[in-house]
Amino acid sequence: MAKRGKVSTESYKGVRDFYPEEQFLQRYLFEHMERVCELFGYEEYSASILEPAELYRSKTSEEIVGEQTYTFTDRGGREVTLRPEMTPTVARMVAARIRDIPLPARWYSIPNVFRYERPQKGRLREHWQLNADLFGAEGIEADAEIIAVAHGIMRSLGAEERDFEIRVSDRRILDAIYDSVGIAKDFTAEVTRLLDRRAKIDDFEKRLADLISHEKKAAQLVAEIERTTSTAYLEELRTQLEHMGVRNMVVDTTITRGFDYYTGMIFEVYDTSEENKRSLFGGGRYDNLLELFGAEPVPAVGFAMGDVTARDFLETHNLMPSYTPATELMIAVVEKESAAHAIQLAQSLRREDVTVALNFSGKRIGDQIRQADKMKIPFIIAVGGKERESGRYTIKNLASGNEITLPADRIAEHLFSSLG
RNA sequence: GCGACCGUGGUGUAACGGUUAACACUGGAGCUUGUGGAGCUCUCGAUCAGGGUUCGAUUCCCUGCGGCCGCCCCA
Repeated sequence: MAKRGKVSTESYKGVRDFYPEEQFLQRYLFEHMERVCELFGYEEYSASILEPAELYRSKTSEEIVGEQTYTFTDRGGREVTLRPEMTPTVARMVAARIRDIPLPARWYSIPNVFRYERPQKGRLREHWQLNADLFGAEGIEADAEIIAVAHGIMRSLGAEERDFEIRVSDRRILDAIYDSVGIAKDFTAEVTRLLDRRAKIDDFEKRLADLISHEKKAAQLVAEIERTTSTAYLEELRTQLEHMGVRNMVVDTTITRGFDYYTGMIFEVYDTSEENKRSLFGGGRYDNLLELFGAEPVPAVGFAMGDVTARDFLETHNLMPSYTPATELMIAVVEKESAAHAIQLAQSLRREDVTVALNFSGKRIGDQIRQADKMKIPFIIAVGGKERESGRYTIKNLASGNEITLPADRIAEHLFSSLG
């Protein structure tokens, strides 16, 4: 390699490297998400991280595409964006084949998405998020199901119902209030966004009044929102969820969700712990989004759950799984002459579905054991002259120090029964 | 995009503007040629980058880069 200045070992700003222990956790999260989605009949889909920039221009403002996304021009002069979220992509995919897809369709994916923003805790430039969506069903059952999926994932990650809370509201409440108070359609999106940040803003009422330039209406609006504590729909939703074993839903009409495209039920999952009291993820119903692609209206409801906040949640609640490598067994080669025999043993165990790492480093057995232990490999077998002659192998359990000596054809069976 | 704080081996820390940048852990080698976690010995390894002030900068100043936090924005 040509000698140049040293290349930095740091990863790109705002993105992460996943070393084996971190990748283990990533896979743990993904496998639980996948499993629960599939238990509810959701099918996995995927798509490229590259999208035409136009996909996001049509839905949001020009500024957001330019400043908050990774957008560039390719060699053919096309404007390309690294997807900042998955919903437009999945809406595009469903719209493209709307005549062929049997509805209702249940789809999920765990894509990485990119945002060009200043990184801070819980917000990086790249993260992964589960997207689960249900297309072509508009009933309350669909709303309840999507919440039950979210709930099921939290439970499968080890969370108790008291550890989190599902706050639910309905965009139609806001729409009705805007209507009755008389907020012009041009302002509703901005008012909603302001309401979303309400808890964080000191001079909320003043800013609201400024925005709609009408003090009386602002006060009336706030009063209406505070007066509306629930609706028949939300109460029925709660009942349905309780029948499904979901008992930590609360109605909270102050939640709004930032996006404009929601049209009905919206929800946010909150961490209830003191240290990490915040919104973990959320979703809702968006019945009009597919019309963007000229498709007939398709009702849709879904949610997105990010890996960064999920990790924070597991840490806060002591739910982190301990690292276990995929490798079940290390075979230590005692001396050169035994290498061929060890390789054959490894191959025959692999045929029996045992994951085996062969250590042909030539180091002392003690060092090989220490290395296996450091790598958290649960078992080790040393192969040397004794084993070659006897055909019997001593399996050492690194955690307990226990040993058992068996012939080759009984090793796999022993490992599987010990590993459970 | 704006603001605060921070930046010393792989990790965690130390060094009034003044010797050869210290210590612990980790890594490597050995004491120990077939069985680990201990101990001892040896050893590799750092001042984020560039500029400025100064006889002298890890230390002070500026710019950039990075981290973290808040704002903006929000899946």
